[in-house]
Formats: sequence, structure tokens, C-alpha cells
Amino acid sequence: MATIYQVSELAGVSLATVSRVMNNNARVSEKTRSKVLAAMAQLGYRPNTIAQSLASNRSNSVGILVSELHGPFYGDMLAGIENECRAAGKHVIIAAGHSEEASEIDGIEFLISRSCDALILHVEAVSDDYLIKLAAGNIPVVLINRYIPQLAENCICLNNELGGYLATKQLLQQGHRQLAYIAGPMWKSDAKDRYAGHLRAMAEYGVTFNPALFAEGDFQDSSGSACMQQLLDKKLPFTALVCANDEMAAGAMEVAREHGLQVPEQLSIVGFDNLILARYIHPKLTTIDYPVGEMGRMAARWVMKHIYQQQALALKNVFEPVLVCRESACELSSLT
Amino acid sequence: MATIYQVSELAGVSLATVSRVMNNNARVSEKTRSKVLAAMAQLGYRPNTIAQSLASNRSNSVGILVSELHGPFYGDMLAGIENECRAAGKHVIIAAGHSEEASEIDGIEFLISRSCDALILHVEAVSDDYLIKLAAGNIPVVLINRYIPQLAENCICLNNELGGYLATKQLLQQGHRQLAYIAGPMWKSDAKDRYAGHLRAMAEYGVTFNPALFAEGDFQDSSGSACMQQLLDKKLPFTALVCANDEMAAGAMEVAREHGLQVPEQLSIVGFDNLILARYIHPKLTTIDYPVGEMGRMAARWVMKHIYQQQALALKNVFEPVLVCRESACELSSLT
DNA sequence: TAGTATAATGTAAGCGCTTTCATTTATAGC
DNA sequence: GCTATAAATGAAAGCGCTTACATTATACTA
Repeated sequence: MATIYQVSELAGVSLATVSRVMNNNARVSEKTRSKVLAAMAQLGYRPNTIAQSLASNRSNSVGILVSELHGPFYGDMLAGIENECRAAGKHVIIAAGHSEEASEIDGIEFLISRSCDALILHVEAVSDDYLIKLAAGNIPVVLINRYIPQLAENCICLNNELGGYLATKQLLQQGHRQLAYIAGPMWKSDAKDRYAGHLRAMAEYGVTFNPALFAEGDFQDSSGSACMQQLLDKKLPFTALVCANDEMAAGAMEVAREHGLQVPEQLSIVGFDNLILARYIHPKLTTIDYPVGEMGRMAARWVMKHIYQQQALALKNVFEPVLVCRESACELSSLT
Repeated sequence: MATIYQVSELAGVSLATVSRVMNNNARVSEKTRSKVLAAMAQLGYRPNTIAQSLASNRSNSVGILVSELHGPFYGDMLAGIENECRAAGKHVIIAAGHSEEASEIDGIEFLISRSCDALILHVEAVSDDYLIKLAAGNIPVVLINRYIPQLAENCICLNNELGGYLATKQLLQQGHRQLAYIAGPMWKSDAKDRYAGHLRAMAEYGVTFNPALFAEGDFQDSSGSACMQQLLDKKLPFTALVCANDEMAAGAMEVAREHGLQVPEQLSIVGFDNLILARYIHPKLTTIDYPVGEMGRMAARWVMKHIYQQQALALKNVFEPVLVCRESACELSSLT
């Protein structure tokens, strides 16, 4: 592999000049620039990124921590981030945190030890305090799907409350008045916010919320099934169900089917997230779109702007979810 | 951040000694070792991985190229790889190739320019020749889901032929004799192999393959729908359908439903890959399990063994798929 | 045409490690 | 106690770049 030294020799200039044309920052005359470029081409020169990093104290890498690498959700996020980063010549180092505090911290330290220029984190278990301290350190942090007031600038979030509101409103508009709700784990802020949106819509339509028609799941499909079973066991009538995410909706739908309930004819269901699976299950799930890919992309842009000085970029911190109408929710009047 | 120099000062030894205890390779007396360790702890010292890389000419990073970051398939693969690598303190740099030759090559070069110690590739578009040349270079390559005879040692594959065979055999055992087949794009070797397995099973059972009941899709669900439509349009009877992957099976199932066909009562369907979606669609899809996660893990082990000299590891190059029975395929006798 | 500002290029000192080779210290044999 | 050998440590030269500072070439001004 050719080094900068050989390029400089071939081009008949100094190392510094070669370096300058590489980083095309300093002023180099057109003549020497092309000489250098030619020498590079001739040697098939590729800068050694490690040496660049050591000398410039910048690794050109951004560390990403997600809860899981598999699953439909994080993949989209990663895709958005990778796309944006690679276009800028930065690379992406990934780690998984598995929604456990120890593992998340371990992942973050791992990333730090790899001298990333910035961190994009999707963490759930780690405390606000930890993140605030982390952000106060010398490595910039951007948080996806987590809002911490002190770090507002660094948070890229979805307006979950609005999502919960939209999901519920759709059902209310379709004439439903007896709604059940399957929540996510209420210690997670997104679960809480979605629920708050649900309540707001209910209030707006003057429908009183019935605590007996509420169940708390854990965002997994199995808990969706379990919650649905609970709800059904109470023998209370309800014509619609809003689930705090698609996976639970899928689980709930299955239980409904086992009980001979026609969806949506006898029970309308709406989910949240708009995972790919929402298109595959039958009937196709009406849900709230979560633009994870876009948000990942935005997180990457944040980094480009703040760390790699691409001033021009416009940033957006909070995304508005939108309702995706499919087949699992319908007018109450069509109830058999 | 403390440097090795400060550690050496505090411990009262030379840089070289500190370096030695870090890499605990050279012989250092217990006494000085503990002195150094204490100094490190006191300073909260963390080696600068960039400097280590530059000096040792080893980046401790492995580059991964997958077709897509999103989607259910690659996520599992990444999870397997990341897991294994992190346990060994290596980091993972990712890039997406989008199944296009130019993009794949670009991704590979990107990874190389990042001085990865090894590459784990899941590439589809790039030619065998390119890969052979690449592997002949100075950066080791391991291929997932691609078999190139000259690179046999470096390939981690699934026995796709066996999978195709098993899927088909299941249906034949259930008494079906009129089978339709929706293939993947036949220029992809896995699509070809799965199809070959199908033919073998058919031959074994003395069933003649009817070319009219064959359609070629592109592994996407929409093509599954389109192919199913084509098949149905021919008005030829068939009681079972094998699809070269789950997504196409899902698409096909939907079209079947639209045509009023009961699955599995009137049409048995089997897929391939065992994606998460196979559990979510209704009826749950009988399919062939593709152990991507395990294979990713194995690819990482390959790297550990060959590049990072962890001799002890046992390697496995070809994985055997297994049938996962769910609800979408049943005995022919139960046909209404 | 000298005098000055400015642009272009070069020099050399690191960045924080690893590693070779030389030196010192410990261990053993007699 | 003294040499022969092995074990432990140190000195210093890089790894391939960036960058502050010094120097030289060029363009203007008066």
C-alpha cells in the first residue's frame, strides 16, 4: 500500500502538500494539486484512515447502540443511519444493548473505547442521570426515541402522545365508544405517552375511560395475547381495541380469532409502529406509522452538523406520527 | 484521557513495560505487573485503540456487508456476528450493499479503506471472479450464503438444496401430488438450489413436475402475489404450493385468500427462511428454518480463529436446514 | 524598483501506541 | 564468588498521517 510519502516523492512535493490536497482545505495551486492527484492515481493511493485518525484526533466513525440488532424496528433505524453516514464517508460501529442496563452501559463504553466521534443511542434501561453525565463528557451523544429535558437538543423523538391520540380518535370517529386499551410497559416513556394520547382522545369525545378495559403488556406479541385473554375474561363488552404497538396487536388479534371474533366486523383493532408485519397479518393492521428510518437518518444528520461541521443541514427533533388505515378497523355500524 | 506515558510515569516503569502488561504477551514480573495495573486503575487509563491500530497494524475491527440493514433476515445475522465479535473485543463496522453490483463493490472498498482486519460479506450481485480476486488480496474474506468452490474454506452456507427437498417432501408425505412452485430469481444460487431440492423430492416420489405450475418471483412478497395470480389464472388444479421464501409465501397466501381458497384446507403452502413473519401470518406458516443467526456467529468465529488466532474454535461451513411445521400445510385427505 | 501583503509550499514535531534491540538484573552452575 | 545464561526492563525508532510555524514565491502598491 502506497503511503503519503511515496505520493509526495512521485509528485515532487512535500508531505504537507499532499495532505493538503487530500483534505482540500488549505490553498494549493491548481498546478500542484493536479500533479498530486495524478501521483495518487498512479500509485492507487488510499489514505490510511487509522493514521489520519491518530493525527487528527478524529476517527470519522460514529457509534450506534440499539436494543437489538434483529427485529423489524432497529433494522430500519440502522439503515437510515448507515445510509447518511456512508454518504459522508463516516463509518458506523454498532453494538447491541438488549434493553438491560448493564449491557447498555457496557455497549456505550465499548463504543467510547473505540474512539467514536459521536454516539447515537437508542437506550431504554439506562437512567436519565447516566445519560446527562455522559453527554457532559467530551463525546457528543444523540438520543433516539428518548426525551430528556436537559438534553432536549440531542433528542430525536416521535410524538408518541399524538400517535396514541390519532389511533384512538380514528376508532372514535368510526363510532366506537367502548374501547379497550393494551398498553406497553408503563415505565417506558413511549408507552406512557401513547396512553396519555389515548386518554386525551377519549376525553375529547366525551367518552369515559373504563379502567377495567385496560391491560398492561410488555410490547411483545405474547403479552398482547395474554392481555387480550384477560380483557375477554372480564366479559365486558367492547367493540374496539387500541394496542400500544403492532406486535401486541398481532397477539391480541390471534386470541380474538381463537374466540371466534371477526376482525374488524366484531372488533376493530389498531396498532402502533407500522412494522412490516402490519402488512402481513390478516386483516392488515390499521396502525400509526413510526418513521424510524427517517429518525435514524436525522440522528445521523445531527452528527454531521454538529460534529463534522456541515452547517447547512436542517434538523428536526420531533417527528409527527401519522395514521395508516388498513383493514383491521372499521365503522361501528358495520358491526354484525 | 490518560496516556500510556502517564501510566508509565506513575508506575515508575518504561512505556514498553506498560505496553507489555496491556498485551500480556511478553514476560513481565508479577511485581511490576501489579504496579502497572494499579497505576492504570488509578488513572482510569483506557488504551487508545487508534494508536494501537496504527502501531500494530491491526485494527481489531471486522467489516460486515449485508444486502440490507432492515428486514428480518440480516438483522438476525448481524446480531449473531456482533455478539461474537464484541465478546472478543473486536468491533463491527457495517455497510449495506443493496444487492447491486456497484453498491456492493463500493461498500467493500469502503470497508477496506477503513482498514478492517477481515470482511464478512453477504453479497449477491458481485461476481465470483471479483470475490476470488478479493480473497487473494491481503484482507481475509468470509462469505455468508454463497458458495464458491475455490473459496470453499471461506464460505458459510446453508444447504439450500436440502431445504427445498424437505419442504417438498413434507407436502408429498401429506399426500399431495399436484404441487406448484414459486421460485426465487433463478440467477441467485440459493433460489436455484432450493428449486433443485424440490425437483429431487418430486423425483423421489415419482411425481412428474409440471412446468406450467412453476413461476419465478424475486423473493419479495409482491412477486409472491403476482406469481400466485399467474398460477391461478391457468386454471390448473394444484393442492399444494411451495414457495422459495416466506415473503413470497405470504404474498401468495393473500392472493389465495382473495380467491376464496382456504389455507390449508384447500391449499397447503410451505415457505422457506422461517422469518418472524411466518409466525404472525394466519394460518401460521410451515417453513424451513434458516439459522442465519448461527451462521453469522460462525462467520465471526471463522474470523476469530483465522485472524485473531483463537485456535481452539471449531468451525462449521455448511448448515443443515430443518422443517418447521405450523399450520399452513396439512394432509391432503382433509381437503374439502 | 523596492517594499509589503498574501498565497503556496516546506519543515518538523507530534498523535499514542508497538516492537526490536540493547541493557540491566536475577538465577544457576561450578 | 564468578561466569554463563535466562529473564526483565528500557531506549528509541517507527506506524502514516495532520498541522503549527517557518520559509519562499508571487502579486500588488506606491
